[in-house]
Amino acid sequence: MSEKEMPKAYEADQYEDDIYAAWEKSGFFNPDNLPGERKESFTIVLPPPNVTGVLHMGHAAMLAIEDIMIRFERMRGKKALWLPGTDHAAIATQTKVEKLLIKDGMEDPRTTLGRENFLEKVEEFASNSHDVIVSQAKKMGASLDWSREAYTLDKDRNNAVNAVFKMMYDDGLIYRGHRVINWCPRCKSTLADDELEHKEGNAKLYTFKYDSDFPISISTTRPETKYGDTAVAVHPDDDRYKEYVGKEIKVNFLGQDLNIQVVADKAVDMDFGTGALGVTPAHSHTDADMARVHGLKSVHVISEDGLMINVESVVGMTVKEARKYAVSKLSEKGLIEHEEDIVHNLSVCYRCEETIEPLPMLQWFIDVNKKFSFKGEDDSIKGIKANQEVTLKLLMQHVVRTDQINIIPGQFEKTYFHWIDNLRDWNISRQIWFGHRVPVWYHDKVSVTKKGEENLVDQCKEMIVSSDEPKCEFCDAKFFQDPDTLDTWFSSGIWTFSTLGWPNQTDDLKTFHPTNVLETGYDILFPWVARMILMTTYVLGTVPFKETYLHGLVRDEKGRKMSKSLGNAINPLEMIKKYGADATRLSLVIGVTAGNDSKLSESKIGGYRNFTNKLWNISRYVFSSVDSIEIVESVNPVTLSDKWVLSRLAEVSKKVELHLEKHEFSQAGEKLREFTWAEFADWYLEISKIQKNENTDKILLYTLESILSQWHPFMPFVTEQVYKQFGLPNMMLINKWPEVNGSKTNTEAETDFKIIQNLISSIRNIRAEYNVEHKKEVSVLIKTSNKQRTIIENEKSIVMSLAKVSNIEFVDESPKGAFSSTVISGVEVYVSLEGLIDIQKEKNRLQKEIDLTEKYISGLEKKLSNKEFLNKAPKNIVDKLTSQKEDAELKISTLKSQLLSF
RNA sequence: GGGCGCUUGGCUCAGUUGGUUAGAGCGUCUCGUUUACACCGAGAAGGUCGGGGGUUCGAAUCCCUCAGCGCCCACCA
Repeated sequence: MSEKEMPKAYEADQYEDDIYAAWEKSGFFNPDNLPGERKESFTIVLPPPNVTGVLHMGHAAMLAIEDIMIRFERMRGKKALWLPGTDHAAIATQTKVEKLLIKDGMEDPRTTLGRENFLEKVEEFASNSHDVIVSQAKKMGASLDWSREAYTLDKDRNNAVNAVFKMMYDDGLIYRGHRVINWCPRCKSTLADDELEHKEGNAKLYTFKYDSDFPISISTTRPETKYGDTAVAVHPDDDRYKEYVGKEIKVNFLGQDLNIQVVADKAVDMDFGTGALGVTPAHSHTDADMARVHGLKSVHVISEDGLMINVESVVGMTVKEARKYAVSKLSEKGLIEHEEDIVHNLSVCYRCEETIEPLPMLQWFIDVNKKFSFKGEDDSIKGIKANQEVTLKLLMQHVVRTDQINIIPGQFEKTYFHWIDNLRDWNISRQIWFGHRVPVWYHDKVSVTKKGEENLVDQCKEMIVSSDEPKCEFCDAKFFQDPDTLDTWFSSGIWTFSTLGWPNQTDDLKTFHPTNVLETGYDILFPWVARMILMTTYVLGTVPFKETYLHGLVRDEKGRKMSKSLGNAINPLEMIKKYGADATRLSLVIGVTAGNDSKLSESKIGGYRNFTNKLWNISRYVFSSVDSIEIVESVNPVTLSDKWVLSRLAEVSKKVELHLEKHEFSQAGEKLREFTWAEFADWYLEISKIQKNENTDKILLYTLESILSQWHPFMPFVTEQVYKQFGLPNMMLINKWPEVNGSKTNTEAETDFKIIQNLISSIRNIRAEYNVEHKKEVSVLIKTSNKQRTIIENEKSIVMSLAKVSNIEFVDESPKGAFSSTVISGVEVYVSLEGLIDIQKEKNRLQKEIDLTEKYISGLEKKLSNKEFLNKAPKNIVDKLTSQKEDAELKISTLKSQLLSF
């Protein structure tokens, strides 16, 4: 396409798909194919999107940010790998499919279909969802290495999961135990502590006695659980109950015999209710903790179906029915002393919002406090020696505290430590079907002895940890596998290395691990980031990544969460179609800072579409104005504006690179936009129309190529499309990141050019204020020093053209008459306005300027007359203020004499 | 209950280690179709940086306090 074929407006959707296809075909998303010697690697693993549905703006933001980092480093000559994948998201996906099947009329999908058929349905859904996600990521322009794509539930990842499970089991870190866990009665599964959400709800707080002969009244919102009480706890300092502490009291609670121990525990709040708490070890985490401390028995009264068990009078009732029943019986007996409406926090399932029921169950756990010997080498984590005794908690804290993992923004480190301090053993088994099956096999009791006639059955192993079905060496009985699956975060926790081939010691693992940056939302710092740190420091004895960059949530323009139910979600695909992927990316990156939520509106995206078009048109102009389109390697500035634009370019490029290195994408983008639009386009391009020499073409091409390259990570499509105009075989994708040419920095040129800019602006200002017709040229008189006179004389043609001036005359005396005047940078400017001048207006204008300057001077005087300031402030500050004051004084005397001339 | 954060022109936000007269985009107003761009250009208006106090020669920036908002964690039953 020649420049003549570049249409007036950039229509993104005409180019984007072709460009992406060309990138893919080039193979350069795969770091193995990148040209040149690349010693340093740069790796990001994509936080795998859940295969529960389509991508939303949050994913789009993630893809934009990570693609910027990857493209930047790829252009800087690194072996850049961005590894894609998807997450099976066990509970989330299973729940979603179940709901869909129920919606289609299947009452109980799991029972109807059975494990295998049900899983087939889930896999089908997951696979469709996966395809949609991949195509959306491509629409965003994500330069992911699809040849290395992984899935948290594929064969390779399953091997890795089983291997990690076995390692941890052998180290005693994974254990099976009866614990009170979080049970979701709808999902029919346990949940980890951080998979709960807390919702405020109304409840009735009942105060009553178990029976009239029981000495202590207790308060509860759940009377139905009291059938399982084995103790009453009071605060040790509570005088009211001191006499009962240590006693065991038999009581009949609505027909159920209870053995109640009275215990003292500091966890009890003396001021809440009666200050006495009925302890139900089986159905409350707090109570279970207390039971452990005081050695209390646990009585199980609620089943996994949410039905009452083990209590004759209420057996088979739902929890709610039992509560109603117990309350009515209590009030019949006149035992209720008080009823109160309270607001309390309910734990609900994060996936289906069902109220969580704490239940005792036999489950698998990871012990976060158990000691084991460190698996890495000396200092593979700094400060830890090979085989040193450590705990998972210790490693998790150590790597962040010692900055071997840097969390951005820093304030999240505090939250991270706080979370780890309160971390309990991690329940990793789930009673759902979709996921990695727990790799544990149990012995079927029926057996026929082997090894001749000897009876060796008692030597059979009860349980074997293995990924494949084991065979017993002593009998013919079969093993059956644990029906449970693993928490989805178990497999995502090993994501940085399972994707690189572990447990095999692959080249990829050596080259790309530890990864460089883990970029994700702050909302999964705990469930995911923390667990990756746990898993990787344990398994490999290294960190999984060196930095964690946390982005915020993308909200709607009113700051609300985007959601289907609110109908306020902006669809990324629609926006890409309408405004282009580049504009969509910019809207998610500029004006956004790490860790903070951002507000997005369609008009914001529209605004960045305008910018894409601006860049397109800048290029279009450059290509149409130069004699031949070519890459320019080096430039020699001739004119003042040449020197200025190259100096600015060098300055801005330096800042852009620095910001990108620090992951300050917004800052980098803003600096670049400022230069592109307000300096290169508004000034240099305009000047190039009037002042052209043999160098101008070169400088235009050089600057354009530089800013296109710097924009490429942000706006890959439009920059790639424009780059085609250079007619080169290579792509912008692997173009070299522009080197900052410090020798082009020229402060003098910048200062001098500023005078020209100010001069032009001030003349334009006067013209606008007096409504001088656009086509009408004005004449200008200038009184100034010789040095500045030379500068202006040299750039006379620019001033005349850009400010619509017919002639510039230099004078030694301030003229009188029909002039509007002003003073900038020591230059007195008089614009001839014969017939238009309004003396009063002019006087007001000058007076206003004088007032402003006087105020400014008095502020400076106050500082400069302060001895403390002169003594303590650094000399350069004092000097600066002094010279500023001198300038301002000069200005004010000029303004005053201009005022007097009327 | 504990912890973290936010409050800067009408709106969305920048503001690095305290040091020019606090910046940008959008919006608003005035003017303008000059062959890169009306998805544009020129010009302008608009903020005592939430309130109060302190530290300092100097505070949007550091400290205290109050107010409003938001988030996270938690076993007040």
